[in-house]
Amino acid sequence: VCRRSRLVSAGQSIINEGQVPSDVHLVLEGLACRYKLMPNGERSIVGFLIPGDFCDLHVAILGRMDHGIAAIADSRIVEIPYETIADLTDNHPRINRALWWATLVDEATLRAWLANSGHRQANRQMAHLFCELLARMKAVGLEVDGSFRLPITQDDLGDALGISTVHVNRILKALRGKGLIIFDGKSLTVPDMDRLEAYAGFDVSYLHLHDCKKAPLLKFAT
Amino acid sequence: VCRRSRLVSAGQSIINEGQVPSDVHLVLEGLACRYKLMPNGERSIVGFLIPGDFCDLHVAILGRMDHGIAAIADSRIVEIPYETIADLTDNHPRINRALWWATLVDEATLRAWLANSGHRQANRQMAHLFCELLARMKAVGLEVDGSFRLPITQDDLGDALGISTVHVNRILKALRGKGLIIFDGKSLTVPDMDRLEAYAGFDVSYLHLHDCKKAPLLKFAT
DNA sequence: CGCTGTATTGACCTCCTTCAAATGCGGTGG
DNA sequence: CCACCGCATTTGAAGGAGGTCAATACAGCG
Repeated sequence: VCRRSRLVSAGQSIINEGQVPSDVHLVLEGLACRYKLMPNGERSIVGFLIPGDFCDLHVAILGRMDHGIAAIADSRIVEIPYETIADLTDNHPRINRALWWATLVDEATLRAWLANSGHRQANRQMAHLFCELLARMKAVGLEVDGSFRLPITQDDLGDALGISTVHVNRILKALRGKGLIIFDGKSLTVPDMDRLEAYAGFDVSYLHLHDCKKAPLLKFAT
Repeated sequence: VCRRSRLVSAGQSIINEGQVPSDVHLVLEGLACRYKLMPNGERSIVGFLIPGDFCDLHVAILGRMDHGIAAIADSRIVEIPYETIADLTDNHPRINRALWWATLVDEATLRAWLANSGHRQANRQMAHLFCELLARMKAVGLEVDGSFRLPITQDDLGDALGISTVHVNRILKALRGKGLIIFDGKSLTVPDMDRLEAYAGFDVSYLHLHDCKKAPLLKFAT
């Protein structure tokens, strides 16, 4: 099924705001982000895409992308013709359900980010983001001993949390100082997940991993 | 179709976090909010529900609510058995599409809120929220001459924007002072929508009103 | 070896919070 | 009708989280 795969290098755009894609895009390797450009030119990252995540699954219903998607790290993207998706959703109820499950989890994640963004200090937000990424990476088997690849700049983290690069730096320093994380811009290690979760006030349940429908999807795509 | 309608007075809960509703809830009159309770006990409002909005349309796929829903003003809620919804989505492709359209617009709205929350000052956020509510109220015919009912406390606004009540008050004072809004806690009037939109940096497109599928839904429910 | 992009650190300033007190207002009972 | 109560609004003053500006260090790379 993996008919066309495209390599996108870090920083490159995958889908632009306003576009009307005819293919559905799926991240196979690497790391990407959803973002919106603000009137003042800033970039607001509203979600991260890791291997197994769809970029624009149901854009056909809304017609046009209301946000863009770009690669954070070098990534491999699969392009699946929309007809293929339509055929799957029409004729395979299980898969249809799995795809909508993924969309609804995206929505739940947005709610968690929003609650975080408004009501918590930046250091807790950062910790919360790391907890989420670790949980998701683990769910797709890309985590080993509390550690996973995370080639991301402090600039990107700032755009995701809505804080300045300078402050990102200070927070990372503090989290490192507390021994909560080990991070060098390439990969992230969490020595003690329980401690980080407690610090972040993290509650996995919004990721709905207990009934995760993604594993079969990844197998299916490869 | 409007078999069971329930009156919920301001402040009362409609659905609790963790619940597994067997009925789908639709707001017919009034105003409600989605919220998450933070570890520290604060309430984070992650969305407003106006007449025509569904509370828990596709909760069946995720299984349990990862957030709660409460009435902000006295509201009338319709409870539709899940089987009815399932029947509609299975046998009426148009309606199925409309329901998913509503879900995807919710998601787009969350992205807009998130981008707002992190990357803009509170006064612009507040203006942006008012722009959105006005646009949505207009879309369901509840707006007259730039004015609509908005019986909401400054506390609620604070929980939605993630700022203190004190600061909400100061911002409202400033917006009133600039002549951008007229607001008395009961209803909101926007004398000059263009000016407010410019101030807020508001771009309606994320609401996808051009292909709004909601009007027929409201008729259908009544 | 110089260039460019990222990380790090300091000093100062702004937005927003917290604490505290005052004002207004709808409802209720006398 | 008025006194009283609870709740939301309003306003002041002081403190903290994070932003902005700016300088320095550092690493990859042609």
